[in-house]
Formats: sequence, C-alpha cells, structure tokens
Amino acid sequence: MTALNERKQKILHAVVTDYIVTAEPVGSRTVSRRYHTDLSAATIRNEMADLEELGYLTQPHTSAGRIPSQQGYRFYVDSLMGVAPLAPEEEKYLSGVYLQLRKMKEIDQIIQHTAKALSLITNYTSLVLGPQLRRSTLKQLHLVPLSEERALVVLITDTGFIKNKIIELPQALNEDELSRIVGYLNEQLAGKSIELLSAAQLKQLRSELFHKMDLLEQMLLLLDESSSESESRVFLGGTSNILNQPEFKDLEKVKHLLALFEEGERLSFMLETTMDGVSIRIGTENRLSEMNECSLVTATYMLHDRPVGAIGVLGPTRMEYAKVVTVIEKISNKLNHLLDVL
Amino acid sequence: MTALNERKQKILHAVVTDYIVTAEPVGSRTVSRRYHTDLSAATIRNEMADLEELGYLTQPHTSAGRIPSQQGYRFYVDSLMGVAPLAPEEEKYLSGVYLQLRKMKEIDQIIQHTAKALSLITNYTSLVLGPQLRRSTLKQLHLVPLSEERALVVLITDTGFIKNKIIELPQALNEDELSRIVGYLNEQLAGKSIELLSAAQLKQLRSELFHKMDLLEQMLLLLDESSSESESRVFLGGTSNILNQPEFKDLEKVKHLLALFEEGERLSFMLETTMDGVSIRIGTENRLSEMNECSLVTATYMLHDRPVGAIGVLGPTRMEYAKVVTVIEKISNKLNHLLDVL
DNA sequence: TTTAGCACTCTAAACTTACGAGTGCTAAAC
DNA sequence: GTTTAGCACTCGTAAGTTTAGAGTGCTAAA
Repeated sequence: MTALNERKQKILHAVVTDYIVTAEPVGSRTVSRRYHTDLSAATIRNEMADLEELGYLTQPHTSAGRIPSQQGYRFYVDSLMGVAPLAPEEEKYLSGVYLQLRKMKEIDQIIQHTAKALSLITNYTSLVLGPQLRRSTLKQLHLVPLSEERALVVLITDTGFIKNKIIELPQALNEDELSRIVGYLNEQLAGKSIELLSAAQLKQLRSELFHKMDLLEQMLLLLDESSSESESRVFLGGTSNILNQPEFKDLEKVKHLLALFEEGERLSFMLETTMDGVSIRIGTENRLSEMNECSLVTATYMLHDRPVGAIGVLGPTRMEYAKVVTVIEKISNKLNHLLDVL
Repeated sequence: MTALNERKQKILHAVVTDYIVTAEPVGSRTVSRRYHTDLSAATIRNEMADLEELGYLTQPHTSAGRIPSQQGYRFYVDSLMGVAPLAPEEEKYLSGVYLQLRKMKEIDQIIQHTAKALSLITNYTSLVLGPQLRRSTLKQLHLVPLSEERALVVLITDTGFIKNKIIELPQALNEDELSRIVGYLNEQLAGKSIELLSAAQLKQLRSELFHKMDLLEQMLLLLDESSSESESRVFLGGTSNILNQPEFKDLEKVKHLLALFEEGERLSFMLETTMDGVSIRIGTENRLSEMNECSLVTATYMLHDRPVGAIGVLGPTRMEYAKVVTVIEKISNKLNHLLDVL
C-alpha cells in the first residue's frame, strides 16, 4: 500500500469529515469549494480517482460522489483525525453528572448513569460493562445465618461489588464451627483476584476442609459462578439513537441490532476483548456480523490500576470518531476517579 | 349503544380475527367466503356499514375493507374471544423453562427468563416487573462490620429479595451496641410490610433511638429508599419483535417506543397500576401517548397470596389477544408456584 | 501538472397510467 | 321485509415514464 502524499491526505480528510456530517456522497466540487480552495474540482477529481483505486474511497454508483471505505475510515482514525474538544456546555453537563454520582455509592447506579450520559452526549448507543467480578479482588466473605437451615453468603470485592447467595446449611454445624470456617476462608482468600482463584487452589481448599464438604461446596460454588463468564452485566443507553442514523432506515438491520442488544453475553464479549486504552473497531473489524456496518469505540476503566470494566459507543461506521474518542476518554477518566474513592 | 344482534357479533368476530392474522383491511367478500358462507357479500356489506356507524369498525379510506376500531377490539376482548389453547410444543417449552428455573433461586434470573419466555412464545415485547420491595415484608435486617468505619446493611424480604447498602459507622459505637441496635430494629420491624412502614412509625423509631442518630439515619435511609418508587426493576424481552409488526414500519413510532423502553420509571408505572387478575388495555386506554397504538396485557403474580409484581405483553392493538391471555395466565401461574417454594 | 469544457451516466423525484379490490346503491328475487 | 345480484364509482398501490441535476471521466488547452 503506497503511502499517501499530503494532498491526498488532505482530500481524504475532507471527504471523511464532510461525509460524517452530511451522510451524502461527497463530490469533487464540494471538496474544492468547501475545503481546499486553491485546487480546482478537476484536480480533486483525479486525486479522488486515485484514492478510490488505492482503496480509501468508494462510489455508491458510477455518477455519484465518493464515500470513505472501511480502509478510508481506518486511515482517518489512525493518522488524520485530530482532537475534538467538547463544547463548554457538554463539559458542564458531564461534570454535573459525576458530581451527582459522587454522592451515590451504588455501583449499579453509577454504571447506569454513565451509560445514559454517554449516549446523551454522543447521540449514539452506549454500552457499559459493569465491574467484572472476575477481575476483582476478594475482600471479605461473610456468612449471615438466616435460620436453622439457611445462611446468606455475602461476597465483597474491592470494586465495591457485593454478591449474595443463600445456601443450605448442613444441620450438623454449630455457630462456632461456622465462624471458624468463614474465618479460615477469609484468611486464605482475601486479597486474591477472583479470576486467579485457580481451580487448583479451590481444589486444595476443598480437600483441606473436606470434612465440611457440603457447606464448603456451596460457598465455593458462589466463587465459581463469580469467576465464570455468566455475569454479563452490560448496560445500554440510547438504544433508540440508532434510528436517527440514515444508514439504519432499513428495518432489517435495526432488527438484528436490537436483537443483539438483548444478548448480554455477546455484548460483554465485545467489550471485554479490548482491555487497555481506547480502541476503535470499524465495520468488519468487529467480529459480530450484526455490527458489520457499525463502529465501536471502547475504553477500559480502572480500579486500583487494574482494568475492571469497559465503556463503549456504538454508531454507524460514519461516526464522529474525534468527538466520541474525546468523550470516551473523559468519561472513563471520571469513572476512574469516582471508583478510586470507593 | 345498541346491543349487537348475533349476526353482527359473528361478523365483527370474523373481521377482528381475520385482521389480526392478515393485518389487511377485511372486505365483505372475504367475510362471506371465509367465515359465513350462508350470507352474501352484499348482506355482509350492509351489516358492516351498520357496524361502522355503531363505532366498531372503521375504514382506512373510502374503498377499502374495514378494520376494527378500538371499541371493536374492546367488544371482541370482552364478549367475543374465546380461549386459545397453547400448542403442545409451546406447553412443553414453558414447562421446560420453569423446570430449569426451579433450580436457580436467584430472583433476577427467574425474572429475566420469564421475560424471555414470554416474548419468545408470543412474538411480542414482554415486560416483567420484579418483586417490589414496597410490596414485600421485611424478614431480617443484618449488619456486617467491614472495617472500623464501615458496615454493610443487609435487608432480606420474604420475597427472597436481598438489598445491600454500605453505611458509615459513627466511631463511638462498639460491637455490642451495634448488635443491640440491630436486634432492636429486627424486633420492631420484622414481618412488617415495607410499604406500610409509615413515616410515623419510622419517626417513632427515630426518636426512640435518637441518641444513635447517625447510624440509625443511615439504616432507615435504606428502608426509605426501598419503599420509594425509585426501584424500577423492569425487565424487557423481545424488544426487536415490535419491528415484525407492519404497523411499526414507521420509524418514528418505533423510536418513541424504544425511548420509552429505556424509561424504567414509566414502564413500571404501567405495570403497577393493574394489580389483580389479567388486565387488557387497548390503544388510548393506556395513558402513555407512545402506546396509543399498542395494547398491553398484564397480570400480577403472587407471593404468599399477595401480589408483588406483574408481567405484561406489549403489542400492536391488532394483537392475538386470546393467545396472549392464555400465555400470561399460564406463566403467572407458574411464577406463583415457583415463588411459593422460595 | 493543472484546469476548463463537455459528453455521458445514473439516481431520485415527479408525474402518469393501469389495475383491482372494495364500496354503496338500486332494483329484482325470495 | 330481507336478501342478493349487478353495476358504476372511488381510491390506493404498483408499475412505468420523464425529467432534472449532480457528478464523473476524458480530452485538449493553459
């Protein structure tokens, strides 16, 4: 792939940015007039023909303007686009949201409001992956007796996540024994990453406490569940925003996307795969076929310097990448700060 | 409003059922041929003109067939429609789902799977309102010390619902005092309906324990939150199903509905308002303007003979009412049985 | 190397036409 | 008096037709 000279880059930049706002194929005349006054339309025309040959632009049909190809967007995102600052009122809005959130410590609320803010400010659909149990560290394990036969296991992580489960007690146990077991488990497990609680380690524990099998099994089951994938806590915001995009006037595409939105598993997979910095996946770079005409911008957020979750914005490939990246960075930062205090 | 003679009722029935499956205006010829061979099209025509005059049918335009008006659907639902039995494979599917669910005691999973089953079997969008804290009875209140300054309050209801909240401890308290307070609160509150924990009662508690203000305030706050509306736990299933309905080929309508789907508050309001038996609300009978072209069939489900939540199916006014009612009844029953064991 | 000019292409929108399903009315039949 | 056949009329949809205009590629001159 030949490197693009500066002029071609400028023209590509013009086509991409214009198409992003207008959603209409961009003609040589438009580029010449609106972006690059010192060249004639004819010259632009030649360059655009070259850019098409090189794979950066395509023509919907013979006598229409050009639109960026996936490769075109990729080049734009990698080398061309600058930083789009937020409007003052957008900044203000975000600050307001996170000032509010500082008061409520419920992680679910934080996540949900983040999804809402993200979609509101970008006008796209937002996805937020809640702190993954798997990526958290066990802080404390508690056993709250409920009755003779039942107890509540409370699992608390450093991410502030709390998971409950009711278990059946073997009747043979008295209170002392119980608290001894719990104490022992805490000793052994506290501070360990839930993901890294390897099968081996759990197995060892199992054998160490083999005489209290029943009880232990149940508590360990909770851990197993926690470290498994099944926890797909993805929150969406602004799902109706996709309908604002002209590329989704086709109901079939919308239907597929909406159906995808209900599949938490697959969504969280999309968000989990990129686990550092801001990532942009364009069109078919997303593995899911439903998203072949979409782009997904994601970033992770941290707790204690470890990535524990992710936020993302889903829009058409014709997306305002620069702005979205700014917003994503800003929000993931705010989220980091917010969680640090937690 | 004149009562309809039997023939008119038969014709109205024919028009409604035909329109429900075809989504096309129904002509006199169709009724005569497909439903009522012993009368000519001309006769049907006259009757249909009458039915229109009476407000049960409308014409989209002068020379088209008739479609049921809202009043027409209402009459159909109240007096005409019979009981639609489920297909054996549908029965089997439902039994399978609830056999599975019997194993997992997590209320959230039960709710979510119910939503999924409901939408899958009806091909409409389903709404499920989780057990309302407000409608539950307090079973136990626990305080789990986390550190010097923090503790976890665990609130357990008879509906199996568990709510956690982290509170800050006033340092002046030692463990004994804590457990005494918690013991006292349990004594006072256990078995009480959370909704009926009146402001007065809470106030009394506040004064009784006024010297431990700080701590108490925080625990009572949890109760306040629980009894307030803010808990809008509505789960949706099959949101993409609305796009299968020809009446929603218009993107604007879909957009409004999708946006509504994100407003948990308003949705749960819709479900809460009908709190006994199966209720059918057609078109503008729903208060929300977004739902003026939809029908909502809802039913409550019970725990210990008290309604604690609701399930619902949302579709176009041209809905398979008979089948939906059967499904809703069946599922709410299964849910009742499932929760009884809990 | 750039640009003006021009013939050519192709879509989208506007307009026309044709078809057919369905109606309401009238007058005859039961 | 009720039912039905017949018929002229309405109106929306779908299928063609036309037109306008935006944009292109190519050629030849600057």
